[in-house]
Amino acid sequence: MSKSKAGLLQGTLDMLILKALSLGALHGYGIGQRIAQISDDALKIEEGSLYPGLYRLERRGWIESEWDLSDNNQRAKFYKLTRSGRKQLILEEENWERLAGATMKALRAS
Amino acid sequence: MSKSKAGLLQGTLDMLILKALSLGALHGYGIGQRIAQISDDALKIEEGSLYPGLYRLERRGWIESEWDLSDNNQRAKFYKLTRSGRKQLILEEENWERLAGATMKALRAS
DNA sequence: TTAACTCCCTAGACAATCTAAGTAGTCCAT
DNA sequence: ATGGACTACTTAGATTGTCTAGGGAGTTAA
Repeated sequence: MSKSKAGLLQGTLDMLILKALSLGALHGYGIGQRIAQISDDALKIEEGSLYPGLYRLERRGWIESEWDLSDNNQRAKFYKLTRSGRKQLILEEENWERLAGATMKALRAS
Repeated sequence: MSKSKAGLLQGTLDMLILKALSLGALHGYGIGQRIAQISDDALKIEEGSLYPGLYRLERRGWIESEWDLSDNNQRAKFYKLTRSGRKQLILEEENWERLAGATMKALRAS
């Protein structure tokens, strides 16, 4: 289709980032890896999507960041969920499941 | 979320239109109704999304149109799938299921 | 020393969907 | 016969999400 190269369904990035962080604080680069990992390498996020996504979520108060050192002794910005981010994740999951379920139902109609 | 009002998951409109038409030729207005119907009223497509979507699909050769009269004796543009539209529907369904499946898997990770 | 990998940043393009507006015909109830 | 709900199509413009494509700099291992 027009978006044959898309590595993600549109509108799911924020939710996936929140989900990744719900499993523990991480730096940006690691979030991309974790999302790949928990999706069996099916979902790949480009850095040009990931970092702007992180700024967006932080601006909205759903995640917070702090500079620290990574495992490799490199500077890295670690993100963690805020309380409102946890709530947001739940909302997004519910909404996603509702719409994805309806879409699947539609695809099965005959 | 930012898209709390969204009636659709982004990127699914083309597929849903093709799916609706795979069940039989229809005019634009009816396509919106059929999509609502086969999704148990969970998916609502605004006309400002639907009609531009139809022009897009026609431009790409996946659907064809013809003016005719509706049940109510009103002029209406009837659309039907082309052969390449049928192929496209299959591709989009496969891609959607792959990505939606991966997303669901990610959401269930712990 | 060079390649592969870790880590971050940003500008600009593109595409999808929505809001909001308009036109016009039909049907039905009052 | 009037007004309102519904059918049916069209289009402009805004918003937003994700991507492409570049940049920089540090680390590790061959």
